[in-house]
Amino acid sequence: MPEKPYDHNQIELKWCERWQDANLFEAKEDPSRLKYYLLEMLPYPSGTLHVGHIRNYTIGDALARYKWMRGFNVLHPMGWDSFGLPAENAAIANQRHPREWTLENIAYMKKQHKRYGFSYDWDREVSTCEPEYYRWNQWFFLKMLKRGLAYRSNALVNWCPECATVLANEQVVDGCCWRHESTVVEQRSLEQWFLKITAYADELLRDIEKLEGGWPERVLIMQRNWIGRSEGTEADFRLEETGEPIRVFTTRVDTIFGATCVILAPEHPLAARLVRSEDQARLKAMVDDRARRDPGDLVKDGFFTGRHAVNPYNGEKVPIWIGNFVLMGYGTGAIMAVPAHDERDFEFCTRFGIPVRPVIRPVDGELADTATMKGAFVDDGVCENSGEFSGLPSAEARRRMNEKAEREGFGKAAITYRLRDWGISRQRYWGTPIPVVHCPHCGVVPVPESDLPVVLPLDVAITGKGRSPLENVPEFVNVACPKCGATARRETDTMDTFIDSSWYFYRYCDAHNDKVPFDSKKIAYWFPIDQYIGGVEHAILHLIYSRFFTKVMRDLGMIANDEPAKRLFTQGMVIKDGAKMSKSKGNVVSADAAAERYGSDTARLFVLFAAPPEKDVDWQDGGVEGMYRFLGRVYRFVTRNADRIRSAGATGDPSAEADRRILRKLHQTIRKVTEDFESRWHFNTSIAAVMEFVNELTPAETQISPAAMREALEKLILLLAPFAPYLAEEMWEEIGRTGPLCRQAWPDFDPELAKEDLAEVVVQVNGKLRSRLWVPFGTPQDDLKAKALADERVRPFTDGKQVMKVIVVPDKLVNIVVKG
RNA sequence: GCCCGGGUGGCGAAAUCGGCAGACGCAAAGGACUUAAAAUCCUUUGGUGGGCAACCACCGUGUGGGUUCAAUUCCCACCCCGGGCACCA
Repeated sequence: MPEKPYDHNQIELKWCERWQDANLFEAKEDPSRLKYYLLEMLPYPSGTLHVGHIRNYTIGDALARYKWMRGFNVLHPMGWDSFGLPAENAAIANQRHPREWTLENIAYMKKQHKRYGFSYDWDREVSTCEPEYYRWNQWFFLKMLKRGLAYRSNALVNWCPECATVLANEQVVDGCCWRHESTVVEQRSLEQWFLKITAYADELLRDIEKLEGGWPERVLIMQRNWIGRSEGTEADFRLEETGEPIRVFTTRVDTIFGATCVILAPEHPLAARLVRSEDQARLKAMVDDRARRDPGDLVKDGFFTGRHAVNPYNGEKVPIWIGNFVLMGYGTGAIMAVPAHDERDFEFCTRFGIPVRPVIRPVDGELADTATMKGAFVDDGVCENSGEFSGLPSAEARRRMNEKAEREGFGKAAITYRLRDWGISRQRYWGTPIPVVHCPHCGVVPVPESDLPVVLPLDVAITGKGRSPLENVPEFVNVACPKCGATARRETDTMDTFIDSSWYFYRYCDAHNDKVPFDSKKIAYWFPIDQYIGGVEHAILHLIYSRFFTKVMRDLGMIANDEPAKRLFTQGMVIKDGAKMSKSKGNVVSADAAAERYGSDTARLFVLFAAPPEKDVDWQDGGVEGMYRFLGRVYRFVTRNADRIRSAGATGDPSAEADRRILRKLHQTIRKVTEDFESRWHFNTSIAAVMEFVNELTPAETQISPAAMREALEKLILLLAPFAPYLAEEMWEEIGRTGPLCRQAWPDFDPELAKEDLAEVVVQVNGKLRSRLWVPFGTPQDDLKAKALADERVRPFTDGKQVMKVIVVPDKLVNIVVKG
C-alpha cells in the first residue's frame, strides 16, 4: 500500500459532519427551480456494504451532485426494504429476532452510507419493515379489496417439502428450492390472496410505448414477453352426446379444418368426468406428476378419453384426449390439435397415431402431403379443404371465421395474456399482515381502516419449519369479528414483500404523513420520477408491480401520472468468481475494506472507473491503488500550488503558449465530462479525461501563470466533485474557497478556448495511414489534396502508380487511392 | 429451441455519426532518488520482422464472406461466452 498522501479518514469525517449540519441534500419543493427526481433501487440491509451496492449508489450520487451543480432541485431519497431479505434464515442463524436483526442492519447501512457521503435526503428515509409502512400497505389492500382488485382463491403454489412453506416464483431455481438445491418444488393447491394485475394487462402492455427511449429496450422486451398478449379465437367444440361446450383458445383459427382432436389439460374441470373409469388413476397420476415441477423436459404424454367433440366449423367429430402438455392456467385449458400446422401438436399426434391433415398451403406452393410430412408447416398461407374459407389467405380467413363464430354464437375473437394474477400470500413471519379476519358467520371480513395497522407480534418462535409462525401466536390469531363480534380467526398470511417495493418511492415524497400514504399535491410536484436506477434483475417483477400499483393509485384518484418513472437505467451486475455478487452466494467483496484502506473517495472513483455502468464487471481488487495514487497526485499538486494562486490576482500573460495549451485542454476536459453526464454516463471516460488533464497540467506547473493555475485548479476540483466529493471539498477549502461544493455551479466550457489551433489531417494511401498534416481549420479541399500528394512520406507509396481518386474529409482526412 | 446482450493487448477498457485501433488505468520491465526499503518521479510495453539509430515494413478488434476509397463500427453466415424465456396453443 502506498504511503498516505493525505489522511482520508480525517477528511471524510470532517466533511461528513459539516454536510450533515448543513442538511445539504434536503430537497425543497420549489416550483421556481428545475426539478429532478432521481431514485436508486431501494436497497435492503444485508449486513455488509459490498461493492455491488457501491456501484449502484455512486452512479446515482454522481448524477445527483452534477444536477445540483447544474441548478436542479434534486430529490434523491434513501430508504430500506426487507425485500430479498432471508429474514428467517438469518434470524435462526444469529439466534436473533428478524425485526431486531433488520433494524440493526439498517442502522449499520445508514452509518456506512453517511460515511461514504452519498447525497441522499435522509429526512425522507422510509423503512418498509416498520409498522407505519405496513399500515399503508394494508390501507391499499383494503382499497383494492373494495374494488375487487384483491381476491381470495384456491390456487397452485410452489411448495418446498423441506421448508414446508410456500415459495415465491423467484425463489424457485430450476424447479428446486433456493435453499435446498436438490429438493424438487411441488405444486400445492392452497387458498391464496391475489391482486388482479391482469385487469391492467392491456394497459401495462400498451403503455410500454410511452417508456420507449427512456427505458432500456431489453427491459421493455422482457415485459412484453411477460405480459404475453395473444390475439386469437375462442370457439366451442361440443360434446357429442350432450352438446356441452368445450371452449378452446387458438391463435390459428384459420387451421381449424385441420383439427384432428381436442386435448384437455389433466386439471380441466371436464377431464375427470369424461375419462373412462379405468383411466381415472392414470389421470390422477398425470395431475400429480405435473404438480412436481420437472426440471428437465417433460415427455409428452396423453390418452384418449373414448369421447368425441364436434368441430363447430365443419361438424366433424374428433376424439377428445387428455394431454400433459396442455396448460390449465393459460387460455381455456383446452386446445384443438392441428398437427399439420403446429409443432407440438405434430409431435403429440404422430406419437399417438392421430391423423395429420394439412389445410394451409404456402402462398406459392402446394399443400403438403401427409405421407411425406416431416414436421408442421406453421407459417401463414392459404386455406385449403376449409369449406367456404378455402382459397382465403390466413389473415383474412381468421377475420371471417371470427365473424362466423360470433354470428352463430359458438365463439368470438379473444385476447389472452400470459400474465397471471399476483399471488401475494406468504406463510412467513416477515411481511405485512393481510388485514382481514375469518369469521365463522360473516366469512372474510376486512379489518376496519381505523384499526390499522395490524402489526406483527414480536414474541414469535421462528423455526423456519411449518406454516406461518403467526399461527402459533394466540394473541394474534384470536380476535373478535369486526362485524358481528363473534370469535374469529385473524388471517395469518403476510404479504409478499414486493408489495413494499411497489410504491415506496411515492412515500418518499411525504415520508412522515400519518393521515394518508402521501399527499397527492406533493406527488404532483415530484412525479413522475425523472430517473430510476437499478439492477436489471428487477426487469419483470418489481418493475411490473410498481407500474401496476401506479395505475391502481391513479384510478383511486391519488396521483395523476400513469407511469412511475420516465427513464430507467439498469446498471450491470458485479461478477465475482464467475457468479453474480450476492450475499446468498457468499462471494461479496466488502467495500468497507477498500474504504478503510484508501478512503471512500478512492473506492467510489475506482468503481466508476472500472467500466461503463451498464456493463457487468468482473470484480478484481487490483487497480484500486491506481486511483489512490491519482487522487494523491492531485492533492499534492493542489496543496503545493494553493498559496501561489491564493495570492494571485489576474496577472500573468494569458496569451502565453503554456497558458493557452492548458486552458485548451481544460475546456476540452470540461466538454468531455459534461457530455458524458448529459448523455451516456460513461464515467470511466470522464475520469480518464480528467486524468489526461492532470497529466498535462503537472509538467506545466512552472510554466503557466498564477491566473491560469488558479483557473485550472478551480475547474479541476469542480470536475472531481461528483466523483470524489470529500477530497474535492477539502481541496476547495485548500485553495481558499468556501461553500458546499455540491452547490457550486458546474463549470461551462468555452468552445472557442477548447478549439485546437490547427487541424490534424490524416493522410492515407489505399486506406493505410502514411502521414499527417497540420493545417489551419477550414483549409480548402484542393489545398489538402495538393499537400497530401506532395508529402514526402506519402510519395514513396504513390510514385510510379496511378492515382485513381482522392477522398478528402475537411479538417480530418485525405485518402489517396492508387493502382499499379 | 426462441429472444436479448457481448467477444478488442498479460488484465479492466477506449475509439460517441463508417475515417489514426488500443486513450486512461492496472500489471510487468528498466532507470533516477535512497545506506536500504517504502513512497515519488522518468522511460518502455499489441505481435512479427528489419535497422547502429531517430525509425521503417507487414500483420492485428471471435471465424468466414460481403458492401465501401476506408469496417472494431454496416450487411450475411457461423463459433464461443453471459442473461432472460422455455410446451403460452
